Amino acid sequence: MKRTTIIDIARSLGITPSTVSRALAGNLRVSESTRKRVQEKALEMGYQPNIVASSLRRGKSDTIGMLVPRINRHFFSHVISAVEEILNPAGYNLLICQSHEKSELENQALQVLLKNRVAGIIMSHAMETVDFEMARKATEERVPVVQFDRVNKEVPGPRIVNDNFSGAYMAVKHLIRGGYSRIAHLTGSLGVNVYSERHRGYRYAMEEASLDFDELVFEGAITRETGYEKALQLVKQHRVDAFFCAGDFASVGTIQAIHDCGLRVPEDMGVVGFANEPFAGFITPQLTTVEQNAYDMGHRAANALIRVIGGQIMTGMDQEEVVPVRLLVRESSMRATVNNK
Amino acid sequence: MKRTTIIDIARSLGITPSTVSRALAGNLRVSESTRKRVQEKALEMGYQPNIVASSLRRGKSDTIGMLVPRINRHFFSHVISAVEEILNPAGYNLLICQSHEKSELENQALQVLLKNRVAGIIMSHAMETVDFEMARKATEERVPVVQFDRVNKEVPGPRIVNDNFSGAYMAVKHLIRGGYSRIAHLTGSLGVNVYSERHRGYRYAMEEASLDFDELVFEGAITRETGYEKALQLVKQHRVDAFFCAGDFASVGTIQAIHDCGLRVPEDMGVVGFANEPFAGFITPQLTTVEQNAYDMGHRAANALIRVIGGQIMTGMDQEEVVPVRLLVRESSMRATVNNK
DNA sequence: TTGTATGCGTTATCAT
DNA sequence: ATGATAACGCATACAA
Repeated sequence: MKRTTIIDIARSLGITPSTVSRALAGNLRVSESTRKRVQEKALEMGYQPNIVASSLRRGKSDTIGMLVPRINRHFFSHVISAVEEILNPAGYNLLICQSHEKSELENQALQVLLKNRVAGIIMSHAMETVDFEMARKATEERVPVVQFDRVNKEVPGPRIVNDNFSGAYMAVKHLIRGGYSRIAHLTGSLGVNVYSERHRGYRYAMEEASLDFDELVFEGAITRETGYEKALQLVKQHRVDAFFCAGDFASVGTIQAIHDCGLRVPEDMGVVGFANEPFAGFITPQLTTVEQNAYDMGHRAANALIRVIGGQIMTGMDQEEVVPVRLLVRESSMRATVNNK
Repeated sequence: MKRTTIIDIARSLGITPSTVSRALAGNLRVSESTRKRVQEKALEMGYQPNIVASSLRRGKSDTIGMLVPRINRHFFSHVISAVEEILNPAGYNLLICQSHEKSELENQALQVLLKNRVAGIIMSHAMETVDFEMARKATEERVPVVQFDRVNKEVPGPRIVNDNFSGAYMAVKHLIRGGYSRIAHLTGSLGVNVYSERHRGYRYAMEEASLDFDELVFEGAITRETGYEKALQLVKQHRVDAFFCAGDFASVGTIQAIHDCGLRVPEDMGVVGFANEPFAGFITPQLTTVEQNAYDMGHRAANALIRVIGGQIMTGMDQEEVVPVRLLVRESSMRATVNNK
């Protein structure tokens, strides 16, 4: 048995599909009475409008493409949730894809979204990505793209980023105030904006305090494992007395390495992370870290997209929105004897 | 400038759209040479097939609807990720909706998926939901529905559930072996299958050990806050010496309540949770809990849906797949003096 | 206020 | 191997 269409409704009411279409759309140029008859009939027949046909005809879609490295990462799943909070009430739905941090999959996903004729795209790039052609191409095909968190200026359109610079600056300054001075920075690829910005914040704070950091920055130490390895090495060499890790996972590895060397956190060594992963407040010692507001970011990204779709933003306009972050001071950086004001 | 269509390609090649369509579809009844010419031209013109038109014409869609209570819950985001792992390679994409644990939103989301003519639906019900008409209606409209985790038998089609009964049984038995006997059970609504099953496992273990539990089961104590409240009350009344909580969040609240009463976990009171939330291994004491395999569940759900779409399962067939769970024994239930074999 | 006619981009059927 | 034609379900310009 086929699904009921406006044609079925029209027939059973002795009117034409056009009238049914108008009635259902709430068009004013249809009499009150027929509108009611149509609505009742539609309900009675269990009519569900065919959005696919409607989209094709209208030449526009109600679905927004969302592309993230991984759905199941705390930060991203919260951004997605926040985006939905804005987009659903606005009549949009989300077609969600993952890149799994791979450029190739990112491009494939982008193609899928384009083929599905999404009304717009909200995305965060894979770590790996250095070629942003596909995303730019999307904008050239009139599909607005909003980037968040991991963004690139080569792609036109709004960018929503965390205040990575300030977060890192606050973190490192906090360590310095705590009396730490040989502060290592474990981070990911500096080709990625979030890490380069955090690195910039780190440098700024170190320079401001006239501290040396020439040999203390380490790319490729961003997972729990790589963080552990690098930290173990540094602690053994007695080269550092604190760590500013560009992510919380590396911080966990770092703390473990410090403990494995028989030293204490924060008494002997301070550790500050970035992201405030769910476990950050639970581990021992509780991790001082920079909190990112995923909800705020998601809301802003969604609203930015709605503005672009609504034509309220020049397409070529290069707009970057910075979401404030907070330093959450916990145990891993607080020496009891030091006054952290 | 409009997007290029097969008509554009046809024109620029001096052939008809039909041939282009066939060539692009890899149809064998088109000459090798024209196929190549078409493919090259398509690439050159930056052609992206219009899936919307294609879906309308073919009468079928490549998108699967996914409906979960909350995207940003660890368990669900991992199930989603696992579903994608199976569905993407099979040529499907995910349209994702959240119910936010509200029946009304669940029904709205279901409507949205139906209107979008998804090829199938994978869903887990909101806690609140007691009326499953809408989901059943979907199946009646020939949209196959696969339920996972929070399922209901009124909805035809495959159901993938965790082995909640066994998990609960193992958890409680483990507490009993550890020497605990007055074991309270904090849980959610017993109208939800996951909680009723865990309750059944709890009862079975208690009865087996001839332990009394008449006044020890408490619905509506499933969040950190409600768990804390109920546990505080019970501990103060000296009525229990252990807790089996139907969720990890309640366990955290429970542990906090026990500590606030000046007692120790596990020395004075044992606590076992359910779900193995990411923080479970990080908190102090580390939480003994039942691990759910979200990936396994997602894979099974996706495969089940593919089978139904492929017609490999009778529509009316009532099939339930049970995913095994594991008890992760950690500190919160291990009295040093007791041998837990 | 309602009907008529047309097209969105694609694919399937039939013919050549 | 290719072309001509129609149809998927809906929305709109135009006519009445």
